[in-house]
Amino acid sequence: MHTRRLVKRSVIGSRVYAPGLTGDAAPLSGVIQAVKQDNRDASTGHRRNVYTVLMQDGSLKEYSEEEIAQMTAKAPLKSSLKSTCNGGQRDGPTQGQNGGVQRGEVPSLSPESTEEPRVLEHKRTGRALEPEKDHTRSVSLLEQKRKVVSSSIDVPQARKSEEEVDMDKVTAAMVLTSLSTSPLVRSPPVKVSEGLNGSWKDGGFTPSSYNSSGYWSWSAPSDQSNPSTPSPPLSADSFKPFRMPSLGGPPDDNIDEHDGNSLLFDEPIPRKRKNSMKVMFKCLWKNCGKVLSTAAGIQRHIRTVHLGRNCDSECSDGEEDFYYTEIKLNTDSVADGLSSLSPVSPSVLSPPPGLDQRQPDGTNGAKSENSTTTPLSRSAPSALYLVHTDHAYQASPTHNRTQGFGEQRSQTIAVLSSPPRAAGSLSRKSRGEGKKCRKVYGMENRDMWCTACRWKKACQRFVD
DNA sequence: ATTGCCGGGAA
DNA sequence: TTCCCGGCAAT
Repeated sequence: MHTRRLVKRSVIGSRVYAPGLTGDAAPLSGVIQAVKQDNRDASTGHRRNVYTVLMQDGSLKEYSEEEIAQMTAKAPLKSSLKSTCNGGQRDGPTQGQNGGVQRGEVPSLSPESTEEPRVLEHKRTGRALEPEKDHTRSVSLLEQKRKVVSSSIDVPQARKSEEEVDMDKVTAAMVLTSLSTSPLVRSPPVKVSEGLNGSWKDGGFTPSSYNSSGYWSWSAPSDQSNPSTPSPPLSADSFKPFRMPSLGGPPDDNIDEHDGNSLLFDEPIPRKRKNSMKVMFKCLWKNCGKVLSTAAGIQRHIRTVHLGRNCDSECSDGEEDFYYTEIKLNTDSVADGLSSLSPVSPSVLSPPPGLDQRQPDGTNGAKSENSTTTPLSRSAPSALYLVHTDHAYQASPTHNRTQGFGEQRSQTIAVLSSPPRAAGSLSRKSRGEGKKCRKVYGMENRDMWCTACRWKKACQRFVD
């Protein structure tokens, strides 16, 4: 059963070649758009699949499983992947080493039209050296990734048909996700993952972080190995150390849970976008926040990932529409990076003034919030830990002020790099220089103070 | 002397 | 958790 399902998913989006389809000898290629199941042999439990293929010429045709198999088998190099898929699926548990893997992934990637595969292709091509077949490449990449994963996780490959399946799901999900986010956020990541440390997680992970935007460059001792990217990924250097504590062990940490994305980070992200204004589509599903560049993509994402439908948009009832929203970003590295990190309203995505301006001088932790009057321009505490500190403090419940973006941002940062405040200044923060509630409102208006001030705590309203 | 706010503690 | 405040440290 599982196998069946997998098959379905895996095949969709695959390209097949149909030599004689149209009657002439010229091979026609098409992309599998959908798979239907025919329960004719219900008695035997055997089902036959009917594949809907979008032909090169734009026509739609249906082929039986056998036909598809043949098509793929005969197909030239390009289709090698597909054939693998098909072959693999049938083998069931015994399938070859990676048959399973591929199957799961390919399909999920390009369930719909050719458009999607294309994206993928692009991305990969960006970094890939050899001009192989797109699909093939993507598959192999995935495959590689998978290997890495399993190796780091120590998963016995041979036995686990069952596990394999799960793996596929996961991978598929990863791919999906990565697909969605990568364009925006992760240009840098790619390299990191590959070159620096073998750990895909690390690499991928980093990028997603706000750091990648390059705003922290000042702090990183960095040898950021990412010359090509405009925004240097903080990656390895600055990033790693911080996370370590939490990891305590192998690189294959438990990824950041706040978002499944982390999983996919290893995905190669090709290049960075330059357009300044971009419309994106964000998944509103709880805890998802995936952002895709195309409506179709987001719909597919929702359909497959959240609604659990593997079918094409055809069978969609439009429900997906309720789960995503369109957002406009004026892209710049910052916005990009952030968008993926946290689900924030696009309107806030503009470059955060405060962050990059902070300088290591002071000491008090200021939280960068955009409280209306905050004089961020002034020099302030060094970004990283300070932010973190503050944020931590803010964690305390009361807070009506909107701190959407800034807050999330700082949070992210905190996660990424959380040098114990102790490290820096042992004792208390140095006195803040900005105005404080007391100063601004005076004792008479104590009730106008921010709660922190009222409690004789670090002011939350006028942060330095 | 003032001011900011940490560290504690009471409610 | 919320609210206070003693008391230290920076101004």
